[in-house]
Amino acid sequence: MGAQDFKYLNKFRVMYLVDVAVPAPLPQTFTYCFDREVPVGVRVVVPFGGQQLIGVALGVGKPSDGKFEIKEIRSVVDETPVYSRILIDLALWMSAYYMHPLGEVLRAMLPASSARRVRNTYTLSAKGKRLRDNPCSPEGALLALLFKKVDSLSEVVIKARLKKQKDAVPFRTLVAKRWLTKASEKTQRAREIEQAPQGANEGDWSLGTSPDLTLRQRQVLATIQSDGLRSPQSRVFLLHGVTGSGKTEIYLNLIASLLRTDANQQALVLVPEISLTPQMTRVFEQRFPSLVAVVHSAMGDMERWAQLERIRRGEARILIGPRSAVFGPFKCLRLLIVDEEHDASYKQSTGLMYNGRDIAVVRGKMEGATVVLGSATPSMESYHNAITGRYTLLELPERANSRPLPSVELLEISPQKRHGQVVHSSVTHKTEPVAQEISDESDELLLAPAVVDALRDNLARQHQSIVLVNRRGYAYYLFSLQEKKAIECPYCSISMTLHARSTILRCHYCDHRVTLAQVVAGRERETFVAVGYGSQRAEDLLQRKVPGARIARLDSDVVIDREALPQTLAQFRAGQIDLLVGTQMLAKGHDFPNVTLIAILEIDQALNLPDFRSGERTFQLVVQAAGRAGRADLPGRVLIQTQRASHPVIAAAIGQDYRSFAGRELEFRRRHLYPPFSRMIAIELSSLDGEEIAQMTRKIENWLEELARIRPKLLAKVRVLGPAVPPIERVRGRYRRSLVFSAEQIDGMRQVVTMFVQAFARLPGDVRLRVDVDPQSLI
DNA sequence: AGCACGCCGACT
DNA sequence: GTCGGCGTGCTC
Repeated sequence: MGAQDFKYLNKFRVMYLVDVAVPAPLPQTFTYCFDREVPVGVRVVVPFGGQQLIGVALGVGKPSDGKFEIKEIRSVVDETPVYSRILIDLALWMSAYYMHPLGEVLRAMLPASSARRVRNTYTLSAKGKRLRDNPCSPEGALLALLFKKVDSLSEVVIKARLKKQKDAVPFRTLVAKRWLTKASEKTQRAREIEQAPQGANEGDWSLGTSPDLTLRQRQVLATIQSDGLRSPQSRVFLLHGVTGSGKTEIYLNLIASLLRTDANQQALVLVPEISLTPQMTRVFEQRFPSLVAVVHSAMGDMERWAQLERIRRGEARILIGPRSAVFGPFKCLRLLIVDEEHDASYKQSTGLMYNGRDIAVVRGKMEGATVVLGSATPSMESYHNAITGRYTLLELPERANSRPLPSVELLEISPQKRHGQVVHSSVTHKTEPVAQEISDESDELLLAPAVVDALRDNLARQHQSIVLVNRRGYAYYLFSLQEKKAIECPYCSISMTLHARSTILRCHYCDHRVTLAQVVAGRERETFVAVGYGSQRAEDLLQRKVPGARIARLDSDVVIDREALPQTLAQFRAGQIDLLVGTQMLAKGHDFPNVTLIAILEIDQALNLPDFRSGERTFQLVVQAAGRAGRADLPGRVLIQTQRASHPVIAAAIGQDYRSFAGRELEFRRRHLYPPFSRMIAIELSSLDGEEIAQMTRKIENWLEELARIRPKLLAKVRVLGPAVPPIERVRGRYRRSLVFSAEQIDGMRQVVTMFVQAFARLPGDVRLRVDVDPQSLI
């Protein structure tokens, strides 16, 4: 910046034009001016439509064409850029890819304290204080009320308090009469950086001990070192290693060789949020003392900033964190590791719905760095990329320690006796399904006697057990006892969902509906069961069946409380709990040495989930669970209750045979054109008003028909599913509709979605629209 | 997304 | 008359 052309004269002052991305849901950037040059990547406070926002300077602004007025930047927040050139490029890429406003993307890259707006505060003037302490007018009364104890308040607090005082005098007169003075709070960031603790001196990382590597590990390591680290080009490796094959040791050795090479090079280690435990980070900290920075969600923004600052200054060389760590302010990022790359938690599910693993690959390319994706059960997307040669596939098929793979046993349970609503085949479209009361006896059959015995034995031996319950089955599906399979949608090969209390089955992919009567027609001899239950019930049942066991439950209901998860896990590790009941989260990453038994009660529920990824998720669940059980001196055992022992996914899972599973699964995906053989963009519409959303649905249908008519070629290669009613129609009081676009090539589809978003830019009432590129779940 | 501007009901 | 309800339209 700085060339004559880019300056302009404003009231006889020479001003520089600056292009600024502003955190507003608008596609464009905005031009401001400033009396100095503003470096790219620095945050600035700007006036924006009656408010003050914190935006990011992106370079030289375009001069006004006379249609808008160029306003002046109020202040510059950072002395040095907080966004590197690569982070800005990454933001531009993400903005285009995820169809999300640039300013919002940039904001999402920093910890939350990089506030969107500048907070205004009001402070009592000397005059105001006198009036407050001696209120002799309506204004004085209001002052006394608002500023009871303090002399200064933020605008937000004042607004909240004013709402309650309906009949008070107008607030603005207080300012007009100079009882109060308004001030913009200085952004916290600068102060926080000052206060960031200085890291300890560089330790001798070579002190950490490294166990001997197996031959296979050494080969894998050598390949990544020669083809990756020593190559200037970016390269992606998919490290497929069975649980216990020593993937972490590979990561540690890669980092060690990186640190040995050059004094500046840095590494990123992404881990699923759930496995980001002190035990896990300690491994890295012990091997590389004082060179590790860690961020996690339980941290306050202050601490997070401090950790990131150590990376920005180059003082820490390794950043460990969940998906958001992929935006770390590295000086020289050479290695990106994504552990458990298949994990669904890499996908952000609100706001900017990015996938941390995919961003790691993109950033790796931009940095010219090496990317290592590790998993015992790689995602179909990554595995497909590996076998088609885009990624390099590296395999660790054997366990590094002497610990044997646990035995996995299937227990076929008799569905006839299971609890659930039995829907007799005699129902007609007029009659309600016959619901059987859930009796205690049928309840007991939720647990096979063999599982109860095993749990009791394990308790007697003072070993610990984990019971996994698949609670995600909010969607009741209809299971035929004779066919031993759930009713599927004829167009999507996905289990259809029985709408609670209704007599209709529907597919949330294409919204195909059938009445119960239609399903039953011609199948009078079959009995159908509606299946689904919760983890709480399982806990109660276990309490009765395994007397004397100290039982705790961990599921998403419990974990809403931040403290509960680490606390319970710590108690479990300390042996204060014998039996832990919970959802999949327990199957991931944790290492509990004294756990020798894992029981999965309802694997079928995972399998029947109305999502094309249900097979993949089920396989992952079993393999990850098996990886948790036992250790060298305590052999592990996994018990799986199922009604479908012969199901290919289950069969592959008990053998922990990834390749056979992946082959079959990819074939299924190819046949139905599901990812990775297609790309998907999901759109969710929601409104508090059910009628309004119904009208929107009609408008969308009309729009799609219209598009098909005027641009037939464009729509020819794009499949449109919906707008459909999702299995959970109402979430947090909002009625929802989902629309899923899929296509073999993303470009044509992106064009359609762009047109869609433009056509529905202005939505009536409180209708909201969100775009999810590469959705992880369609539920 | 905010927020300001603008035109209608119940208060002083 | 005024305050403030929230409909729509713009933000460099």
